Amino acid sequence: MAGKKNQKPDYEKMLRKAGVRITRPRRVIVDILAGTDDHPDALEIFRRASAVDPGISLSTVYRTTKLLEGLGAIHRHAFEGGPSRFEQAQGEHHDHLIDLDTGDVIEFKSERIEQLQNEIAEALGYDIIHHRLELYGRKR
Amino acid sequence: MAGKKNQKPDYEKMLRKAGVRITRPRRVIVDILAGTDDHPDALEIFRRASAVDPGISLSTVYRTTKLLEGLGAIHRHAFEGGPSRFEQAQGEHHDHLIDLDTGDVIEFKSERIEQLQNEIAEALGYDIIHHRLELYGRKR
DNA sequence: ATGCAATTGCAAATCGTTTGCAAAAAGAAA
DNA sequence: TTTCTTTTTGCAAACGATTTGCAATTGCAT
Ligand SMILES: [Mn+2]
Ligand SMILES: [Mn+2]
Ligand SMILES: [Zn+2]
Ligand SMILES: [Zn+2]
Repeated sequence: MAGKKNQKPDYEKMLRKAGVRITRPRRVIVDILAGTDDHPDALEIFRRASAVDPGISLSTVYRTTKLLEGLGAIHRHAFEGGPSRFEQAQGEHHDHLIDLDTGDVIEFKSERIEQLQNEIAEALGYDIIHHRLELYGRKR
Repeated sequence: MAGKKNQKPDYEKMLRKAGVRITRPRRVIVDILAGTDDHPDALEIFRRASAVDPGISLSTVYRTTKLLEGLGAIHRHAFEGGPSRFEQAQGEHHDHLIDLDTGDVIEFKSERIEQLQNEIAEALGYDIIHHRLELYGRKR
């Protein structure tokens, strides 16, 4: 899952299509997101962006992640405790297991669970718009 | 599920066992939690508590919910968007479907999903400490 | 009733995030 | 290119939810 993201998404094209300007800060931030398979939070993106261009502000990181999220280009995860973390919206859907000791995020996917979720919602008369499945655990 | 909570928990006994003092604010807050099957947030608990004793402060609501959570007497849910919401830790484990239009919280339980979660964690070499499964949807 | 530690209410602080605003940059048009 | 208009930026201040310091109050064991 991580490590085999389909192909690096063309965020610039997405931005262009969205009719927003392609600025230097956006290019930097977007490149960072497109080039990683982990789940950095805003501050971490800010650090990485600062290494490329020290002028970029944390505000712009927040504004850009929000913009990309709105475009469906990235996903936001509010894992318990910490700040929001982001990842590209490429690849197939998956859920996460968070290592309570290290904070590591491990991705997994269960077609069976996805299916059961749909059956449950169906039985309750609902359509699922999105969901959240997070396992919090420690190494055995 | 909601509406058929096993039996009203004796929070006073829990508090006593925890070695903390049974104060008027605590009694009021604890009674509110013990007497409802919904998922109120701190502000809502504060409103309900204020109706009983106008002197109770929001700080005390926060402190008491945190205390009860620490004792395992109540559960905290950080549904997306809003503030934390609480419910008694009685009854069997269940997960939630949140109505995106009304904010209503619907409880459900799937032994199959719980089982699959364990198998996934097992396969990854982890023990699940707790998890979060939330379906966000709208009426069909 | 007394004494002291635990708890409270209040106000101020905190954390992650958002926002107003004036200055800077994008990019369409000339 | 230069000009023009609009969007975007950085900064600082505001924000909402929650936590905290502190002095006053309370619970409760003696
Ligand atoms: Mn992921
Ligand atoms: Mn519930
Ligand atoms: Zn899923
Ligand atoms: Zn569950």
